Amino acid sequence: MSPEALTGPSARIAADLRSAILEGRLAPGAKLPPVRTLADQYGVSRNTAVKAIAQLRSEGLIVTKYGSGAYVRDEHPVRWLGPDRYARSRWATTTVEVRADDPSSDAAQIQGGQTQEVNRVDADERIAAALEIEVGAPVIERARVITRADVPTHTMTSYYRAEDVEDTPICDPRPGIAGRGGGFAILAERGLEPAEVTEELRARMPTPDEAELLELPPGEPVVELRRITRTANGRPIEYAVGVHAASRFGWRFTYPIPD
Amino acid sequence: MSPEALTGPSARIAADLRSAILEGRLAPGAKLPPVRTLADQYGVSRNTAVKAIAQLRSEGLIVTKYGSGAYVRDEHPVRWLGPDRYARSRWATTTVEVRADDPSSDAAQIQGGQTQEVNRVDADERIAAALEIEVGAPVIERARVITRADVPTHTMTSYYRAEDVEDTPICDPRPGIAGRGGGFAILAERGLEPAEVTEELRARMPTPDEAELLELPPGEPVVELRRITRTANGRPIEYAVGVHAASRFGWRFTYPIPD
DNA sequence: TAGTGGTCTAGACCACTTC
DNA sequence: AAGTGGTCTAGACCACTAA
Repeated sequence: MSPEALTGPSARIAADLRSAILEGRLAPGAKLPPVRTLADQYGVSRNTAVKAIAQLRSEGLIVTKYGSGAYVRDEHPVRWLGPDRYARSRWATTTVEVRADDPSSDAAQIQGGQTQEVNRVDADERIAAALEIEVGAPVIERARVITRADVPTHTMTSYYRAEDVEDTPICDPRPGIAGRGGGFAILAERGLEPAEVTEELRARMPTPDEAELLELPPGEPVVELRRITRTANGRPIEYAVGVHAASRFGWRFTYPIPD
Repeated sequence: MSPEALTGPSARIAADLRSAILEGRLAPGAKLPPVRTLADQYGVSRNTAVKAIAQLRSEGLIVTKYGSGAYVRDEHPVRWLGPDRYARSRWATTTVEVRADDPSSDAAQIQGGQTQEVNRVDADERIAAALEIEVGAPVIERARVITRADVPTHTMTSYYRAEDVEDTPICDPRPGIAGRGGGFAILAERGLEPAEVTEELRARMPTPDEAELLELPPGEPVVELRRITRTANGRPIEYAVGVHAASRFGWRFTYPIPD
């Protein structure tokens, strides 16, 4: 109804640049004017122009390259995630093999766009509740960072009851085991065939750690995914927590109207 | 592994306050020290302390009240959304009644925590694809802002084929019709019973308009939900787009592992 | 080496809240 | 009236990039 409340010159500069970007006058990848130029053009101090740029960056509209310039952010192709990514056909026939290409002693390795680290830990309250075990009971934690085209897209950390996966390739710190649902295949081999999945999604801003790990531009939210996998008789076999860069993923579900 | 890279005093101040909040030493609702105090304590200029506060605000950890102070943000109770919110039992028995409490001529009214506006518009590309009609075909747009305890939580805009809902209460701009799945009930009455839903979720930062409308604190992301509702034979009857404040909602889905 | 982003200082003024 | 957040200025220095 009322005209936009302009709280100051920096907001004005940000608004001008924002509409230029949203209307396509500044295309993705285009370089913005240097802050010194903006300051001159608008007759403000350099600090004020810097503030406008920082605002747009926090909105995720631009990225800044130190010493180079500010650029309109490129669009990421969105990957849509749905139930089919857990389909039996994707893991039932998976050949479980460990690629012993690098006999390094380090537990964290990189291969095929996936970092992996395996640890034996005690179940905290949340893990215990999900796996329906006692707090403090031993669990196997398998933490991964998934990369695509050299850019990290999401983390995924799985927890298993220790007795379920001990002496299986899941405990092998070398990656390659679970690249494509390998974890499910191994559980099925042990007589714990996955039959049902419950997923929870929450969006939030990343912690500084997550922002660094996932190389998130400032202003990019993340989606936290929590998943419990159960057998046909309802026994939980895996609890997993993932953090996804919001701009790179969408979720899609189709289901019948319940009664 | 390595110590946190401190890019400067403002980052240091922000980090100190951040851990105080996350570790609970500063409880939700607690007042932070004034920026002038922070500047003195850390021996920096006031501007630098202000910057630290602005950073925390953009992370959604604190809210600032002009002229009063900065406060640790209160937790919102999370409302979990799942397929059951569309259950037949919630709308099949709904009595469709228009509460004609205010014969105002304005199409946008407020009642029962819901603003509503109904318009007849031409289908754009996205609407047309979702409803499987021609671009430019007439559709009924029903835009709502849903409020809970006087604070707006999300928007929801539904699109229907004009011929499906013309001369039904859906086109009545007075709210109260669709408070609890009333839209589904009306469609069912016309022989278009909802049978299947497809939902798409994306998280992103809000536009300035959305931030204002939903009264979002800086740094709060939103979740955009797109929904297509179909009859048993796959005919789309409703396309809806909603924007949810991320801190107030979570999504939960349970489904069998597909083949 | 020149251009550019990032951060900081010291001081100023304004707007809003609280008392 | 005092306290507090928000914004701005003018100038400085540093770190990184690109030619």
